[in-house]
This record gives sequence, structure tokens and C-alpha cells, in this order.
Amino acid sequence: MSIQERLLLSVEAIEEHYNAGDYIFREEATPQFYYQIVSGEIKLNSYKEDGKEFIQNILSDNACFGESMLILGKPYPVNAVATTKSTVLKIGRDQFFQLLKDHPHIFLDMYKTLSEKTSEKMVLIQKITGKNAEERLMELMNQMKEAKENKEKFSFEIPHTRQQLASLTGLSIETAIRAIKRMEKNEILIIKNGKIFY
DNA sequence: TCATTAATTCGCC
DNA sequence: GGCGAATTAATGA
Repeated sequence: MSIQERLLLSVEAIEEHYNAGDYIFREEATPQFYYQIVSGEIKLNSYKEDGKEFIQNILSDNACFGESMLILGKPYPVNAVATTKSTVLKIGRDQFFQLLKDHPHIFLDMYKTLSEKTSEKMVLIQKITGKNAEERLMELMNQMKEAKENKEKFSFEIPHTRQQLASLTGLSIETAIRAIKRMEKNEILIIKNGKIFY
């Protein structure tokens, strides 16, 4: 879900451009804007005590991010980092609340997607903890595929690097790669010139 | 196309 | 299971 671009522009949305690796906001910062992706890919991450990256979520076109913290008015618990060249629209806090007030359907949509995201995360965390590498990756891929129409086996190309998959499941890269290879052997997925199909 | 950098894989502990 | 080195892929000049 997303707010229509024309609505965002009608309240003086600012268009911003980022390169891969650029921060859009940082952990601990106070939320000031509602952000929506026009194009590109954004990840929400944080770093564990050992310095290992944990990716909370990877978002692409039309997704919004950081909205729950904006509504709450609490500091961000994660960083937002562009992983590719990206274009983002943002509107200020006041404009955002005004939009919600003026357009109840936007409020409902927002509420619904927020609930979906929250529920997804809760389910994933519950399914991932205590499981071995292969099961974790399978749960993650199941969830990503749920959003797709085509449910056929091997029809879904995983749009992430192995590193990203590892950081999304709390595995190390090597463990993720080894697990992925075993999964290929067990015909849970196939690998076609490096790309994973599930 | 070549050079640089990032991602992946492999051998070893 | 993770480190460092070797290989390969992606990116940019």
C-alpha cells in the first residue's frame, strides 16, 4: 500500500535521491517525516553487539517506511539505508497527520498495512527462532512468496543476495550459503546461474 | 573495455 | 561455524 503520489505532492512532498549505501535516517533519530519509495530498494537494519548486521526488512517500490515510529513519536530503533540508487518522497509530520485526517481511507489503508507488517514480523520471528539454517531460510522464502500470485514450485526468483538472506535470518553468510546448497540438493529450491528460485 | 569494489565460495582450523 | 584467501560478479570510469 501507499499514498497516491499526487496526494503527497499536493502537500508539498519533497523528492529525494539516494545512492546505494546512503542513510535516509539513523537509529535513535527522532522521526520527522513520512517516507515512501518511488523507486529503488531500502533496507531497515540494526547492528548486533558483535557488530553483525541484522536486517529487519527490505522494501521496494511504493512501500512506506518508518511510519509507525512517526506516529508514535519515538526515536527510530533502526537505520534506513538505500541498497540501490533510490528515489523517495517524504512529507512532514504535520502534513502526514493532516492527510490522515482528511482522507479516512488512507488512514484505514495505513492501519491495515501496518498491521500486516507487524503480524508478518511476529510470525517470522516465532518461526525462525530455535530452527536450523535451512528451516529459517525456508520460512523466510515462504513469507516472501506469499505476496506473489504464482505459487508454482521454483517460480519465484529470490530478489536478494545471499548476504541479505543471511542478515534477514540472523545467519552468517557461510552458513546461509551452505544451507542453500543443501536445499538445492534436496530439491527445495533451484539455482540458475547464481540466482535462487523457490 | 579495464579497474575497482562487492559478493560468493573454498580451504582450513 | 567462522576466518582469511581465492574466485567471480557487479559497478563505474
